[in-house]
Amino acid sequence: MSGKIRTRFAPSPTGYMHIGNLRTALYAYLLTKHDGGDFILRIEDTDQERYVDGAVDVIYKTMKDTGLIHDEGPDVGGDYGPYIQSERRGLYKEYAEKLVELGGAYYCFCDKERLDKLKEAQTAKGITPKYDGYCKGLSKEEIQEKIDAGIPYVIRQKIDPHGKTTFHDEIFGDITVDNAILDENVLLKSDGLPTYNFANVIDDHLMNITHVIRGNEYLSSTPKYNLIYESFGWDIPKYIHVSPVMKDSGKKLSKRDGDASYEDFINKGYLKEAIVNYVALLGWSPGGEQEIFTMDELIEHFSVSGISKSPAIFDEKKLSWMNGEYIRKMSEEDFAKEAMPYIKEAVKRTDIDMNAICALLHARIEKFTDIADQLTFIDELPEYDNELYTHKKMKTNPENSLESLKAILPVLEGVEDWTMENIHSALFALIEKMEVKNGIILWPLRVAVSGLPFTPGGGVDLAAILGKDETIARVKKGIEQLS
RNA sequence: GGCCCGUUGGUCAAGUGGUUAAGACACCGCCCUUUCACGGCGAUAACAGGGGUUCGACUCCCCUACGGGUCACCA
Repeated sequence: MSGKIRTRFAPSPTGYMHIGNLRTALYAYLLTKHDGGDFILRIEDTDQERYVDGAVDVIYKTMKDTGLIHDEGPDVGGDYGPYIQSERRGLYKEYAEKLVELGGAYYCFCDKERLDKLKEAQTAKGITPKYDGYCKGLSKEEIQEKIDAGIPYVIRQKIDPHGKTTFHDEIFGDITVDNAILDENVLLKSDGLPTYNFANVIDDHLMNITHVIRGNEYLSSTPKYNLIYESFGWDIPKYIHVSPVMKDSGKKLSKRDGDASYEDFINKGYLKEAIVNYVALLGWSPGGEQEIFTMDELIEHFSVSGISKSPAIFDEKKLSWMNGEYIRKMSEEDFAKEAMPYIKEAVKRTDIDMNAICALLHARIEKFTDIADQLTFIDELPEYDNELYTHKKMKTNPENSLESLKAILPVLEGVEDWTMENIHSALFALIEKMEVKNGIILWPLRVAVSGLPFTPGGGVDLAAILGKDETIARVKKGIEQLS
């Protein structure tokens, strides 16, 4: 065995990529790439009832999108294929039979009815439901007879109820459980496909996986998996169980609320880099004070020791902030490229300098979907109340604003070449001449031109963007409204 | 309910027996400013509770509370 780390991401194709799943994939990727190892994608589709059309493509797309590039997988091949469990069907059966021979499993012919009754009876007695070993004592002949008779069967794990099993988890440490509480779960279903309980062991071993990174929900069944490894005499991989991502204390991120999947956040306007960056830090700490990381930096800093044990609550506010950081870091060109479609969607007028709007927006949005709300005043001046002209700090009110606007109007009309610089100097000349504070002139202009309490940019910016005619029309409207 | 796991400010979190218990987001205040935003500065805010162990506990042990996970022919 080479010392190379091999990790795998093994989602079942449900049609969307849960954010917690994405994080698990990311951690597996970071761990293995930190060490120059291989990252494997395996599709766990052994539940035919859950099959969703196109779901595998969602997985491929998301991983490609986020930069989690797998070295082996159904789409890229590799030496350990096939990488789709339904295509490995025969293999599981073979190993299940071998496990029976080794004494680690047995045939079971119990039907659903008996199982349900058993469970019911146990529950009624207040004991934890568990298979009672009814078929464990069947002789070889009896088994063969039933199989020949076509009675459906499963293969169950055989567990000696005596003793304890201890396993080691890289983040939780040693965990010991009583074998008596371990249920003898179905390994091979009557349809011939394995359950997760079996498939993960077989595949992880066959694919030479060295580190198993998965959700915390597998923590309590891990001892059972180890028993299987032991029956086969196989090496047990290192386990890394990560705690879930929560919406708030007590609630997991849910599909229902539309904030559980990677796609949901993309649709809300978040950048993929920001999502990856944020999710990386949700439940893992690099130790230092850096918070913005490229994928390469994440790879460089990643360590299992920084993964926390307790569940982490997803804070969209922080994601939003981080997204803003990414946006502000973009070059003007890149920003324009991304923002322009949104701007064009929000602004229908064609006589507007889109680039100027773009520049104004760059430091003012946290996600591109914020753009529309910022530009509502451009196409049409909204109705507004004259009280908007009152601003305590600017020392303005409707009365002096009227005077200001009256003074502003001829000045603006006199600006020949309508550029921001020219408007600016013309207005500041007026300010100087009138011997007033900037705000006395500029605040009323901003209100008249936008009709809003907050805008992306001040009066001069907005005037320049709106154009001479429109600006003057709006100033006149202001004068009229104030008179 | 049984079993397993966890618990540092509202949130993400650093911290591994001796610290003024970091930092970030959010919130609040101030500055900058042509509003807002950006940026800068600052403030408020935490070791779940109780017992031990120890010269000394956020750090180790026990109990309680709370939270999470699991108890399928789902993964």
